[in-house]
Amino acid sequence: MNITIYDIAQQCNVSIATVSRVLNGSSRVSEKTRAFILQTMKDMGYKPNPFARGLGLDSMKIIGVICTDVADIFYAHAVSLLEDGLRQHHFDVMLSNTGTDTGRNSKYITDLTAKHVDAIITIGTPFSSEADIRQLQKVAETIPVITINSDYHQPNMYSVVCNEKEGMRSAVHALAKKGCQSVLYLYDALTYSGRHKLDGFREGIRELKLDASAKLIQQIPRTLAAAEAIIDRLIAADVHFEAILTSEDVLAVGAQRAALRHGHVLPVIGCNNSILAQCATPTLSSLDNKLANLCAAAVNLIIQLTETDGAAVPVRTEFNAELVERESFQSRP
Amino acid sequence: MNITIYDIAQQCNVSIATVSRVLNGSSRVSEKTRAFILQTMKDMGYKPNPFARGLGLDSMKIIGVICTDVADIFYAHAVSLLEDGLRQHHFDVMLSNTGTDTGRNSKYITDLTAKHVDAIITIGTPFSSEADIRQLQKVAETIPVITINSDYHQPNMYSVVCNEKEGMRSAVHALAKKGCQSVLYLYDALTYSGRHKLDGFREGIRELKLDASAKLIQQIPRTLAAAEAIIDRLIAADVHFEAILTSEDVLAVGAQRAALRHGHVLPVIGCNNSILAQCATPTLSSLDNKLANLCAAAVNLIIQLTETDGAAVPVRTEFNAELVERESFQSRP
DNA sequence: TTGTATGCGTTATCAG
DNA sequence: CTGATAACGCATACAA
Repeated sequence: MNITIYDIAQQCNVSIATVSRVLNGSSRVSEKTRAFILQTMKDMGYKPNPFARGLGLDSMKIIGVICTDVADIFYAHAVSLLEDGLRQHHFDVMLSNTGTDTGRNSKYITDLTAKHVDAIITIGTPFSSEADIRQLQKVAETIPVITINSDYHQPNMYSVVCNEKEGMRSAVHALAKKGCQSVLYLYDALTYSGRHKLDGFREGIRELKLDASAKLIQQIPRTLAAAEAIIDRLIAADVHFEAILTSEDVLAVGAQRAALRHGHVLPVIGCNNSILAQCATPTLSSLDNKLANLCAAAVNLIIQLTETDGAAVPVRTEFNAELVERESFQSRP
Repeated sequence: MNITIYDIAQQCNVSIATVSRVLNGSSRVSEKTRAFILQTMKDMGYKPNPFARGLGLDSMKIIGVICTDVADIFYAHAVSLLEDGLRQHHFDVMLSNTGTDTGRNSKYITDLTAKHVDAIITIGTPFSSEADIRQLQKVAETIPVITINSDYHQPNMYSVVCNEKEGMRSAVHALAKKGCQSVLYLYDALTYSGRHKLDGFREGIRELKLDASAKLIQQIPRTLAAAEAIIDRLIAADVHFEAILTSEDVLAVGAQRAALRHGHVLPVIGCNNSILAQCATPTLSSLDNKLANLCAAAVNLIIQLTETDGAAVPVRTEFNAELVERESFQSRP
């Protein structure tokens, strides 16, 4: 079997207690024996058993990360950033894809807590039903729960968000300054993030007294095809718009392509500032929601909450979005 | 503290052994007591402690997944597929991003095995140096190691690959049939996959006696900008090519865009058949390397190797690539 | 079918 | 500074 602290204790003529002490770095051990023990640990190729360690400490330094779909470029980027940050603090990441939010996703929470993860980070809105949120809240009583781009306003939960409402609002202002009088808004879902973006859009429209026609706000699936289809349909129906704003880059890509096919050259702004925006022709402007900042903040919270006593950590951390202008922004309506 | 089998044993007036038995489903327990125990487990909200369980079974049903970068759309998709498949068999996924292959990535292997994962799946080529591979081989003596799109030809390692060589070869044939006499090939790295694609390209060129000029094979970074730059440079240098083939969709996107900017309308074929190919205008043809099949096969291997005795599992599983034709393929040189 | 007793590898609490 | 020894929660060989 594997080699244990008993083996190296015996080899060093000490008790397992002292071995355990040098293992945990802490406590008082004579420099001489510590060095000796460390050496023989290397020599014998000793590796502490994580399960036994977990039993004693009730922790295996694992963080559960939950999102609806890592295949989505945005979540993938977030997971990548979180993984990198957490690894630097010797945490491992256990990934959980819920798929679309069915309202009965609490099993993913249960699964993760059953593994006794040290904390949970959610990205986006994997949970929206009352039941799921209640479950998440219950978990939060035991371990830190950090939500990126969500805010359940529950005790013991920490929220890290980008102010996308303000971002969308400023995007509308930017378009207006270009001379656009009517802006089409395409969105996919009313998640926390989705709702705020829509609110920001509406606020911008209202403030500037732009065309507030209901037809200029359309909800569609998060796919290229859906975006192209809706543009085709609106143009066929003679709906007039002088710019397009979307809740997601992929929608902007499809919308711009369809519009161009109809000869409509107009400013298009996506959201998330993913590589998709750069793949389109012309390249798409996009609202950057500062994912790197969000993830870094989440990692910091984890560290604070698990390694220190986490007395004074912010319940809510907020960043500003930033409009990244590209070719699509040069287009005049 | 948490509630244990002792608690429910006491509540049911049985020994912890019987409780443990119903927990493991196995063994012979009277249907009556089993039902009773199961009920009180529910009532008391009992959750088995994974660390204790791990100590006894030396397994926590966790699979380590390693790739260079989940932020990359291709790896992200793979991770998503693996996670879904493994979850259905009650495995959790522990993610490891190595970043670029530095040749000294074995620490990621060590980290993962230190957590006693049940198996390791690598995607792409996170390890290429002698030392790293040796380390991986050593791990393979203990747990199953499955490599997707790599083949180290080591004992106890299982390889799942797509025959991209043949795929690239057939792509060249398809272009030739369109009348192209000279094909530009752009690639980013000579990973296992990268090498085979290049080999397939070369073979196709040779077979059909197409233009085999060295200038028609270019290695560049895996970025849009790099692809655009090389096209600009080649055209400036009067290098003649009638079609473009790339090792990665993102390169195809950039290359097509740059070519179009110069007024060159020609067939462009990417690889991986990611959403990037569909975001380009015109939409890009792409060599689909059947990631879903690869991942499903990997999951199957894991199940066979961990749950059965895994006596007769294939050491190498191979799928064929498929050329997906889109608008970019209609373009005539 | 059920119970007893021991092992799994660490951590932590006592004494010395 | 160091050594016994008791948890930690569960699995299991051996008895009954």
